[in-house]
Amino acid sequence: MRRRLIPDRSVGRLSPVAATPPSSRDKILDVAEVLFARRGFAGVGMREVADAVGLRKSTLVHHFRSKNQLYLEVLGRVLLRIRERLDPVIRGGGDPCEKLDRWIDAAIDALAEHPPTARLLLRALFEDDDFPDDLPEARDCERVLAETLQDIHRLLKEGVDQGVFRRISVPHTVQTLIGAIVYHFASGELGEGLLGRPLLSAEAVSRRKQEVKNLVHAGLTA
Amino acid sequence: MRRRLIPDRSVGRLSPVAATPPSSRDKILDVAEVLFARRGFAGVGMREVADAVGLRKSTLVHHFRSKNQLYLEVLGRVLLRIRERLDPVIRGGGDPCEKLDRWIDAAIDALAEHPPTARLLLRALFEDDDFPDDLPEARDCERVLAETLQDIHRLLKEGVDQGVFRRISVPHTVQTLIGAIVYHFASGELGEGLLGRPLLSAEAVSRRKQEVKNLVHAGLTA
DNA sequence: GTCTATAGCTAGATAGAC
DNA sequence: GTCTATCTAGCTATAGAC
Repeated sequence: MRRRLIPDRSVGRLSPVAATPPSSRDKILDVAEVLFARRGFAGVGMREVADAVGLRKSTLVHHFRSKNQLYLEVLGRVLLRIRERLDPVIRGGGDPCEKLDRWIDAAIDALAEHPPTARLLLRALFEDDDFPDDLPEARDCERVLAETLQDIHRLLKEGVDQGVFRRISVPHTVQTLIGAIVYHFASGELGEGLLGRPLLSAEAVSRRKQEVKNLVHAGLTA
Repeated sequence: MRRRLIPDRSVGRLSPVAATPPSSRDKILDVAEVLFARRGFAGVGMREVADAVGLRKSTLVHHFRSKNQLYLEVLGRVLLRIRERLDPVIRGGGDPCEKLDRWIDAAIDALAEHPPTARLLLRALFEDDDFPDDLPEARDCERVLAETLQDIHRLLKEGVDQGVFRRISVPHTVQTLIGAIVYHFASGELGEGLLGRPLLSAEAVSRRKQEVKNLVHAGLTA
């Protein structure tokens, strides 16, 4: 798959964009991502995905061995996109307080960039109970997720150890960050009703960043 | 349905407990609540519910006109349980800061009391996109939810107006509270992995209350 | 790589006996 | 109130032509 880097104005960063028209495989993944986010794994049929892409069910199976695998590839792609956003922050410099601010910005950007992301993530979290772990794709998803969580855990721990943050419980704070960030962008109509505007409008996204950073700053710094 | 009030030691409050053995209807609701929380509306079949209760599919339909209605009654019961917990706090006295603390305690108690609650709530939030609104039960659910949200919105607004809280965005703070409280108890294995212990153990629940209250106090008070 | 056709199963809902 | 039996429609997955 040949790609070239061109500036993506909409998110203000270098983003990989297909030089060739998107393959059927990519189209399927895009469509499935939206549908799985909307109705969850069990709520979406291969038929529905196929219709939305403009293909037949059996063509989907040719690209993905099973519905299970399609779902896991969709999820894996989403997790990787998020980690790509967070990685520069984690590897970058700065004191824990600045890094946490940038981490919050990057995490919110990652969710705001693709509307289905937040719901897909939370749904995936609830689905894990009864999901077959034996597929290699499932292990990949778990690995990427675990690493991403470890990164923010370490960042917070450094802040506490250095005395920049109060002696909060690091795991609980990770949970609060996930809740405050992911839940917000997954809240759909409910959140829009509260805010009185689309969750993904530029102002709402930037306001969310400010609110979360303000709360965390005031709440964590010693 | 005759009930009497007896002390319920497990949660330390007066709780309605059936004087007569639970009806089939109640058993169905209890079982369906657990299953819908675990796998969502689309992921659970009437057959599965029936098997778990020890009845046949058509018997379920005799009690609830359709799967749709069963789901909405499960959800409505959960929403009412939560409001029953929060109502005394909202109607009680105290300055906004104390009331918010008690609201957080009560909300966490409500979720910790019945393990499926948090997941059921978040799943319901995601399901609302494509759910038939025409059933009267759906309107009931929306009403109870809207009122509950209005209550906490009003409480925060009073705090801001009285200068007890900083000039935060009230809707964003409501979102953060929901995220920090509901997401945490819905996070299942992921959250338990982070915390290193069951989410619903007495210490974990009480620790969660403290962490959320600390963060909110430090983050909101002027 | 895309298609038709079909197997084998399960879903929700209905009819009607007891 | 609970059951058996059945309907129609949907599902995932497979086989094999082009």
